[in-house]
Amino acid sequence: MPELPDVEVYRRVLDSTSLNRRIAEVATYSDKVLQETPPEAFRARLSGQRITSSLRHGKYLFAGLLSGDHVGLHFGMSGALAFLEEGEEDPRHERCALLFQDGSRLVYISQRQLGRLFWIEDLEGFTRARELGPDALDADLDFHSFSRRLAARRGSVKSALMDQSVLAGIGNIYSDEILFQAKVAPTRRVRELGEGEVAGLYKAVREVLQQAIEADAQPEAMPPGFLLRCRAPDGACPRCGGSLRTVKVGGRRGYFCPSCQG
DNA sequence: AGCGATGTTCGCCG
DNA sequence: TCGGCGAACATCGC
Repeated sequence: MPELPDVEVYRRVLDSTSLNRRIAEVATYSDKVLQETPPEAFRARLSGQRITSSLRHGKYLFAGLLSGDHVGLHFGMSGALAFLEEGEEDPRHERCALLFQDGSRLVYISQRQLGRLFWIEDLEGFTRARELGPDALDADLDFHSFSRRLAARRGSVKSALMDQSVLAGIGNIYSDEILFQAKVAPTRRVRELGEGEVAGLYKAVREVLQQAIEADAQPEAMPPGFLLRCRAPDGACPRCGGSLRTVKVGGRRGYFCPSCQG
């Protein structure tokens, strides 16, 4: 379930389990998720290394190594990261594993193989090449720069929120949530939003993502007023109880409440 | 059996 | 040039 909050949870998993440990060996089970680096090279560069830092930018997780290089993890639509102790069973769709000396391992899972692992020597060049905008929770992203970045887009506000070059980290689920909390319909054009609405969106971006992280990105643990807990074809609005509607925006299905979101 | 799914990229079209 | 759209990727579950 990898949008910004999910990836932040994975970052914390990596941080609390794998930091400063020596990678004894690397197992790769899918050339597909490694398509940019030959598997032998990937294994060789990582073996014997130590993870010294973790960093998240939007939906990307980066593990900093002692050498100064980074491993980049992107989870696609169905990826996950898990730390397993020795003897714990391999999960399904395990595509790569960092094996530590005590038999524990950090496992990269990607069911549909839409996720990717990257070997990165120039982190800044990597994010530049992908045209990633600032992280949606970047402390330096003030309201002024948020509205300026948003205003550069002409299409629907949902597409703009999901555009990783505008802000990095928001996908289909959380763009719906942000729009719901800000009471803005997904199909509204960015150009026609009032200043108060843009301010509401800015606030909602912060609050929604922050609260989702606090809930460990688990829908059941999120506030009862969250739309994503009701995100189903027959779902009811958590605020007014009315029926939710869906609409196709930017090729994705968005859920919204037609009476709460003007 | 068919369709859609938390993402990204590409080609086509207006 | 921009944006919208559909397809493709691979797999699972409804």
